[in-house]
Amino acid sequence: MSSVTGTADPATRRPARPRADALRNRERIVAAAREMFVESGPDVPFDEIARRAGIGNATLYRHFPDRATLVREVVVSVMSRVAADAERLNGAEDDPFQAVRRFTHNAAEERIGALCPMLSGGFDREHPELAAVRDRLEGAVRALFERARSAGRMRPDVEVGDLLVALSQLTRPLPGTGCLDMDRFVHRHLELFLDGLEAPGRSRLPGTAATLEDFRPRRA
Amino acid sequence: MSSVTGTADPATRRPARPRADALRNRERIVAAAREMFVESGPDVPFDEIARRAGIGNATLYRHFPDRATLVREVVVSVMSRVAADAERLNGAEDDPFQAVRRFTHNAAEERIGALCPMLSGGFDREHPELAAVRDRLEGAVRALFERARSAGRMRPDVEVGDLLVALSQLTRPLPGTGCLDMDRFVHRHLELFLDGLEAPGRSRLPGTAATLEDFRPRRA
Amino acid sequence: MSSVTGTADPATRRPARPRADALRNRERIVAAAREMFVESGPDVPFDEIARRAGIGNATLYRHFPDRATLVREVVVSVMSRVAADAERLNGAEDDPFQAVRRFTHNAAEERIGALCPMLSGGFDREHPELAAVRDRLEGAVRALFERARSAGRMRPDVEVGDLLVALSQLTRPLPGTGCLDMDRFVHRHLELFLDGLEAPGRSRLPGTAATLEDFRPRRA
Amino acid sequence: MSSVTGTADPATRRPARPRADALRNRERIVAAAREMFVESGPDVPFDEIARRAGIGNATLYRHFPDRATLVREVVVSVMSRVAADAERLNGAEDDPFQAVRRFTHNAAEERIGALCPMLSGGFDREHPELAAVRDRLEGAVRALFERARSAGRMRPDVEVGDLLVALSQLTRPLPGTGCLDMDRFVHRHLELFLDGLEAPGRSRLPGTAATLEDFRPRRA
DNA sequence: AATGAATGAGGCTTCATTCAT
DNA sequence: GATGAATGAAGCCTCATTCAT
Repeated sequence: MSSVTGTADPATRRPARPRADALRNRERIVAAAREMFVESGPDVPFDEIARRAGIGNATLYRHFPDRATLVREVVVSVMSRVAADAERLNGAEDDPFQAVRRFTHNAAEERIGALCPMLSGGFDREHPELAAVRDRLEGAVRALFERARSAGRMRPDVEVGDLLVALSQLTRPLPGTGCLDMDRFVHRHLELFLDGLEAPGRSRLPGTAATLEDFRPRRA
Repeated sequence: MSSVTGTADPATRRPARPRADALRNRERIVAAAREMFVESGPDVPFDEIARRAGIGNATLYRHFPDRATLVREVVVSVMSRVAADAERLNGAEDDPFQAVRRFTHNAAEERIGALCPMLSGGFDREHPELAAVRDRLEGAVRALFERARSAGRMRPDVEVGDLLVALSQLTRPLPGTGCLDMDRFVHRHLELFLDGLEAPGRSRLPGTAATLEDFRPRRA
Repeated sequence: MSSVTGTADPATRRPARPRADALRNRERIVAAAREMFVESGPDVPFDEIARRAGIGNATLYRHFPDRATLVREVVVSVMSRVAADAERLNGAEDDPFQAVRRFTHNAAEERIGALCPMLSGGFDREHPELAAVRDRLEGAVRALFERARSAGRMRPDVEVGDLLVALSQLTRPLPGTGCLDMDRFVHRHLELFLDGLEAPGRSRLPGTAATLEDFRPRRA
Repeated sequence: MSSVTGTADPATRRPARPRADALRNRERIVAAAREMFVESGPDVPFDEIARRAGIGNATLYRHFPDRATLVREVVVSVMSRVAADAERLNGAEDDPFQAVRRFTHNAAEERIGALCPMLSGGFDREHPELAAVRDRLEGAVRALFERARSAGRMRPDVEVGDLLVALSQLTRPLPGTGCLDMDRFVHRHLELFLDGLEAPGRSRLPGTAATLEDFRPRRA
């Protein structure tokens, strides 16, 4: 009886199996949080997230003891989907630069730029779970990148991080609208940027190539 | 009687000439506000802005009765400088596309993207003062744009607004860092985007050309 | 499941039954607020009311989201008691004018005049709850009045509202004392006024008879 | 030259003669203060009084170093007028009770009840200037009273203070209206009260006779 | 496990009062 | 003497977080 109700296993002190309703609640919370973060920024009151999720506020705290934890869960879930798509494209797309294009526009649809405002404040960028998904994403995109470079389709002085940083910036919600007008600007401007990425024989770019390290905390 | 500085006009009850120290304070406030908005986002406590400016909090309220007014003043002052630079370049630069490049990188140095997060909330995008400087900026940049287009140096399917929107997005402060690492990314990514803008003979872009209208409140 | 106390109705998200401690707090707040309004006027700091009630300030806001709501609750509770007393006297007192006297002095003990200063400001005099108790009070006092009039004990040129307005005025807290010295003035002056009400064969009064409408917002 | 500009007499250190504009300002301030106290209660911001008077706020402080001083000046000026009227009626009116009636209605027109809310807070009820005008008023009204009593027109168990307290209460501004509707209620209710005062052969009143002492600070 | 209630810290804003011109 | 500007203390209100049911 104890194994189905979610009580702790006396040996490990970890729940043998989470209760079904708890799991459902957890998912509802993450979904609601993502929506509200995108719509209203990273400062939405916790109580509002709870209300949108249809649960009490204390339940939210049971699942996510602080704001940083909830934010991290949302970020990880989005980055996971983006990484999975990059991995899929690595095997599925013949044209190497076209794979990069596909990845970029797909990631835009995941509203990856909307995550940026969440990463401020007390957010721990070195949390293991986050580091893991970042590495996974980096690996997948790097593979796409190198395939295009080997085919001579990628300007030689750009790097993986350049794409990811610019992608984040260009998909950030426009102020006042509350959301990004994907159809009018985002794909359009990403396309312009990709054209610049591909452009062969251009003079060297200023600055240093961005890398995924740049998502790490700043150094002096 | 009328020549004494600081005398009030009895009819309007407004000072004939603002006091010197009040003017100095006002400028200090705007400068401090701009710094703190860029560093810490649009929600910095009013009291902190006052402390940074070296004045009491109530003095800040005397000059700017609400947050929207202060934000507007900061926005207008930045946009004015950017517009002035565009006008200057219209007469000063020989190579038409090079003028567009110059404008873009100069505007980046003014951290124009840092203004974006301020424009949310109760901000009135139709305030006359703001509309005026927006029109002025639009005119100046459009002139730069058309000169480059006439010279056959500008991809035909892009518009003024495309540049301004992308410029705003690519110069937004990166999360967590508090400021944008201009030397590493911004100029680099702007350059990539500009290469895309110039790129001749490209296929048509998705979406519609952005215009400065897109800074207006969204329509249904 | 449905029988458990405190369970929320999933449809309405409102508690099926309010918690016992919350109810106790609510009552404490209303009592404390009434005391402080009477003692210190309608502008007493919210935090002081909370302290007097022995709760945190935010708890007060949970129960009464703004000052007007709290004031209304206090007013309604006092008017309800006064109305109930008038209804009781309608059946209990033999001498018709004596019933009016009893009502008047009882209402004075409820410090009805102390409510007056609360009714200013953002107070909504047309709120349904307030209108309901006003109508109830009007009905009960009018019955008392008419009984006295039918018995030839009431001066013919006075009306219900005259009594209520004068009652309110004569029981207002005297300035500086913080409270009305009931034993010294109030009952004494009410008695004088009642003598004037009863006085037969007097000449017509100036002005128009006051009615309960006069508690409504003023008209042009 | 020094005597006309308002500079101090070196011997007494008191201004030889106040400047004409200073006097005019002082009067404007008292008039504006009275209006605003009546209209908006005793808590009107000092700056608003200054604006209504058409002067700067610091000028107001020069004339009245704190709120209590300004309030006292207003109170004294009203009470002086009322006292003067009582003195005038002592010699001018033949019918002794009619003189009391006249005094009462005249005092109502001076909105004496509107002063009540001012007397709270830090107001010093023992200030010499206030005590003087209070004594003067008391004397004048007592004379009116005794004349009526001697003529057998005044109920024997009432006192001067009863009239003054009730007069203050019945002329207080009604809540929400911002001002008292003199024509509808005040004179009417005063008349009822006066009828009660005159009413002969009534039973003894409850309580003790009020006296002007009751305007003094409360005793334990 | 889930919930509604309670709480105190902190930002916002006003205003009496003082200061500099 | 008169003025507009400056100031800090205090009230209002929200919200992240904890508690009791």
